[in-house]
Amino acid sequence: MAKAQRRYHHGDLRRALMDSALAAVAEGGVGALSLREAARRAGVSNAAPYHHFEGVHALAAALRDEGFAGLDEAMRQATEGIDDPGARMVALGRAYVGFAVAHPAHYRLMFSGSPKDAALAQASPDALPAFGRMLAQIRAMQAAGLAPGGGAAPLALLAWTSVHGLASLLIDGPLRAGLMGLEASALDAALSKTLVDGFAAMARPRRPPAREG
Amino acid sequence: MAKAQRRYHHGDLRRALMDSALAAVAEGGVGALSLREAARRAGVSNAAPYHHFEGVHALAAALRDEGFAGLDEAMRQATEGIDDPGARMVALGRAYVGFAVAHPAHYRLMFSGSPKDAALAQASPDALPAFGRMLAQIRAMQAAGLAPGGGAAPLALLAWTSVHGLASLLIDGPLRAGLMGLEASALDAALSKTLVDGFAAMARPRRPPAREG
DNA sequence: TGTACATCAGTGAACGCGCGTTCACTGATGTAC
DNA sequence: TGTACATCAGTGAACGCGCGTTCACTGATGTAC
Repeated sequence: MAKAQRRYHHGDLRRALMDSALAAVAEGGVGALSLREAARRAGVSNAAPYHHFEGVHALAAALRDEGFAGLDEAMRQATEGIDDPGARMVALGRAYVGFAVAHPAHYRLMFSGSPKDAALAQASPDALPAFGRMLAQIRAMQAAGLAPGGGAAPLALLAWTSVHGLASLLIDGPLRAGLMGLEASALDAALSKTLVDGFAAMARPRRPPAREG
Repeated sequence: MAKAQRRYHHGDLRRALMDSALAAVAEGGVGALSLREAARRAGVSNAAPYHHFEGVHALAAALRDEGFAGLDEAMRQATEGIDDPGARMVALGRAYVGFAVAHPAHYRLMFSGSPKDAALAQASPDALPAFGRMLAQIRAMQAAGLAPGGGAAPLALLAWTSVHGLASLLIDGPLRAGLMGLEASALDAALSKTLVDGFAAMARPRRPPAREG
């Protein structure tokens, strides 16, 4: 009757191992990913995980897959019900950074390809859905006159690298403590707005720059 | 007389160990950093490195310091002799990405802070010179009417996160193989140009967006 | 409803590995005189 | 110029650790009849 009564069979050890591994990665970085540590945190023996994952690489792959799916879903949800193309773009960017900050372990694993790891090279195209959403949104902005015409790819690349860069710097880099006193949510709002303003400005017809004096 | 004659004393083992470590990180990612591996590649015994580094953390710190200094120097050189503020900004961005792609091991180490590693948290502010250069450049563009007035920080943040994001994606992420057939140098040129165009456009006086139909 | 049995999901011990680090040591170098 | 000696920069062996993985095993579960 006790709620967390320890049974011989765990119930959902696979899920528990994934959560344990994420906790380890959140605390210690990608290098802290290990089957033994996950088993330890889940309260099972060293060998137990092998009934759920072929090995440590399979665990990493499962977490990456989950991360990519979660990011895509977060971006989908964030734009739901928003019509204005500029507002949609801002929502997309904020959802991207928001996901990374809320799920740093997933995010680290998604983009932590050691060059040796061939499995990751294969998984990499999975990152493209996020880019694809941004590309589509750029096209929508172009159609609405909110982004300059021509190739959408450079603009989408700018958007993607911006949010990815901010996410990385917030999770692992010097922005962990904030920049000049700004919090993460203020930073991604400022960045997304600057992006959208920039695109909109580029879409307007050319005028000579305003000079003073 | 043979050029690479093996002597008992190495000559510059400290430098050799750093180069060996960088090669290991370039091949195997940050996780491949180890004193034993560096010693092995340099052709010395396990214990030899301890005459040059207090431990593996000291080696990592030395490489990070070298990386931050190299990045700063690359950005300084890239803008030397360029007067046009927009061109300077493009040069700054390209130098940043160019350094990262040319020195992926350094770059990885510079931004690979495992949360546990207190030493890195201290080193993090060292990243700020790059941001500082961009901030100063934004101000120069504002003075020249090539960027919108107001706070320079959001624009500099956009520039920094963009180039950092592109660098990360090129080194470890899905852009390793290029995006849509574009090479790294084409990508950073496109990104830097888009950034500068965007800033310039934002600096122009507002006009209603051009609509067709 | 009861029972034999197959299957599943754990255990615990063991293996070999690479790592960081320490130790007593020794060969090479350079300096005082 | 030669020699005694201090110091420096290596060696090789050893330690304990955590890791991935395998193995024979056993307790728990569920199903056929």
